[in-house]
Amino acid sequence: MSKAEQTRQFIIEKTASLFNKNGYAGTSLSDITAATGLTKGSIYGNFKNKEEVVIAVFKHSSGELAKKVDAAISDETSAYKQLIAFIDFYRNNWSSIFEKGGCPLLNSATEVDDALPYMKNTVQHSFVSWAKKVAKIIELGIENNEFYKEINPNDYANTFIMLIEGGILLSKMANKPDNLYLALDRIVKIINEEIVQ
Amino acid sequence: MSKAEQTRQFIIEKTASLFNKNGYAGTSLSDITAATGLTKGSIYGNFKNKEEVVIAVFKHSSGELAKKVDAAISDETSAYKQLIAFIDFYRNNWSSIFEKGGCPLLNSATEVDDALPYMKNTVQHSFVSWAKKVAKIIELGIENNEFYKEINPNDYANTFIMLIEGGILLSKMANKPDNLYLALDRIVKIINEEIVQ
DNA sequence: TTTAAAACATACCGATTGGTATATTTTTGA
DNA sequence: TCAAAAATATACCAATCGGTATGTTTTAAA
Repeated sequence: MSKAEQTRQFIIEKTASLFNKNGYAGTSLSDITAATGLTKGSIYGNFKNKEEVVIAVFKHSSGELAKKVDAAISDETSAYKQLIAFIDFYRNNWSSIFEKGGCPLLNSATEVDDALPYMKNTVQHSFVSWAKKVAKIIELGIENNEFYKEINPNDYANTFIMLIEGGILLSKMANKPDNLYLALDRIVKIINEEIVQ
Repeated sequence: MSKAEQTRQFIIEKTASLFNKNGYAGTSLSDITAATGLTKGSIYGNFKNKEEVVIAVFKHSSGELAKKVDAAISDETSAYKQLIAFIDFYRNNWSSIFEKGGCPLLNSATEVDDALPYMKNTVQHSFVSWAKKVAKIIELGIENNEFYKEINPNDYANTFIMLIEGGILLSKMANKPDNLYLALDRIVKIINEEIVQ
């Protein structure tokens, strides 16, 4: 990794929670130089403009989250266990997610949809990828005869994501995980009663 | 209503969708003067500062939404019909909500939680009021022997809100109501299978 | 070890930010 | 109708915004 690539990564990492907490419009370049200890010259030597930092940081944040979810799932063999591991990831990691400002997809989606057109496609794509990943686990379960073959994997994947994001939203506002747990319990109930044969 | 109160209201109404679409940090005072046709002097003659505009606009936006929901419910007599009317409100009005930038509670919550401490309590309170309102309908249903008396009204109220907000989030990103409909159908399923006797 | 190139810092730019003092207009009650 | 008060406009403020030209330092390959 070249020096420039190192610095780029360093800027992205130091800026990630800044953007996630204060938003893109709410984070200035001065905030970025303060958080990194670097100067504007250095930031603009590695990024064309603020937009490019925003996009890079979002891709990093959403990518890191996806990696961690994958890691939590990868050990499991059956589709059922993978789904439960997916749910348990949020049960076990909500506090570290909250400390970093919450779910970057949720936060970015609300800021981006009407205000930052250059980001909308990127965030949209993240949600689609996420849904596809969950749907694939369900499809695997159908192939393995773990799950009913009549169910719609995509619908269930999206239902789970809506419950998780809704749960994060309410729990973050209340400063306690109760509602997120309620959402996760609901997902488990759905898995057991409607998906698992 | 005095002239000042009229102007105050005028500013709030003209600024509401601006804030809801571009966020509080993303909306400048120039944006406000442009949207209202007024000058800074007039804005600051009616509001102490930008914070006060932000708070007033949020209270207006969330209040208007609450009023419309109440109106949709008020005609119904049974608790069951009230719940269905509540769900149908979103089924019928998603497009006008989306046009105004989406759910102001959702949008404000994500921007506010870490960045705008002076707003957090206000938004928190809105979510609590919302949950209480839905919970009260369920409590009414229990009293009327429409609903099972063993259920937890607050848990179901929060589950519905999480699904609605998650649905709005995903549907807004995808520019189509499919996932919101999926969430609403899920709520109806829960009502029919777990709440109604 | 030298040297060219890459990376970073300094110092600046015009535009815009939220906000205010003061002047002018419009309300409003007598 | 008139004058005091309230509301709105004008013109300004320092600070900060995103961004850049240019200088200095550091890196890395020869």
